[in-house]
Amino acid sequence: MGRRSYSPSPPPRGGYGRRRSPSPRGRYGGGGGSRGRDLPTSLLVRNLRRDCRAEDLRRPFGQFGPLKDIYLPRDYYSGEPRGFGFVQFVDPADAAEAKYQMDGQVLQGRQMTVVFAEENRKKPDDMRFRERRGGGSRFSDRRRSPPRRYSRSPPPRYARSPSRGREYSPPPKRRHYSRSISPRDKRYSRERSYSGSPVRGRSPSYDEPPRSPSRSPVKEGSPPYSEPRSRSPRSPVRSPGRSRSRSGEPGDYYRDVPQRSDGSASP
DNA sequence: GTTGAGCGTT
Repeated sequence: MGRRSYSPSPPPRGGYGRRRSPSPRGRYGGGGGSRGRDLPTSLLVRNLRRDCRAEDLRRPFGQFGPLKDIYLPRDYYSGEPRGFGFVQFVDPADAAEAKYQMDGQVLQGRQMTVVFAEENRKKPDDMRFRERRGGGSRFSDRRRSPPRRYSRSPPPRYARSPSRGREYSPPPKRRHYSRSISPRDKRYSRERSYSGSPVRGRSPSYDEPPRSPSRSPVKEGSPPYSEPRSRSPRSPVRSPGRSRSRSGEPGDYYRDVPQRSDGSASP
């Protein structure tokens, strides 16, 4: 609680000692929130545990000041945490303090590295583009064949957190935002749910929503991208009249009727 | 207007 007097020592935007990103940009893209400001408010916390949650970061980081957001990126396809996260403060001074204090600290048995976020937030579109050209930029794990073109419909988050695909720390919703943050501040951001899915009265607890009773026949363990494309775009709806008389039409495409008998008939 | 597939993951 004791807010230590933080000396107004603005972090040298040239680098807080060590900058491992020789990006020609050399500019803090605003860290998300600054946007024009010189002082970044977003911190990149590296070397997090795989099972580290936003809540785990909120507490230690929240003591330096009100947090605006915490985000733990996860692999889009595998859904695994990537081991780092973003902590965005409301006040850049708090961010600087937090970075100074937390950098090198051990969280959950891991020494995390806290630096200022640099690049701007990445949009899904950019992400896709990057994957495409980046090629094996991630790992050389080509086995994970990237979904070249999945028209739309994002890959199912493979049974993980059906509620929210990403890890986001819902702050303790107080009855009234007396202090700390004013409600008028953009309606307190989007503390509800980014999915756009109206969580009607669904408390943001960790309780898991009941899965749809009608489960898809797809294997759960199967990766999302293993979805076999439709064999043939045969429309489910067909002429209501009479189907093609299959008296003796050998070349008909519908040979699915006679299921393979013992593996004898196989062209 | 935003952005939840956010860079610095082995």
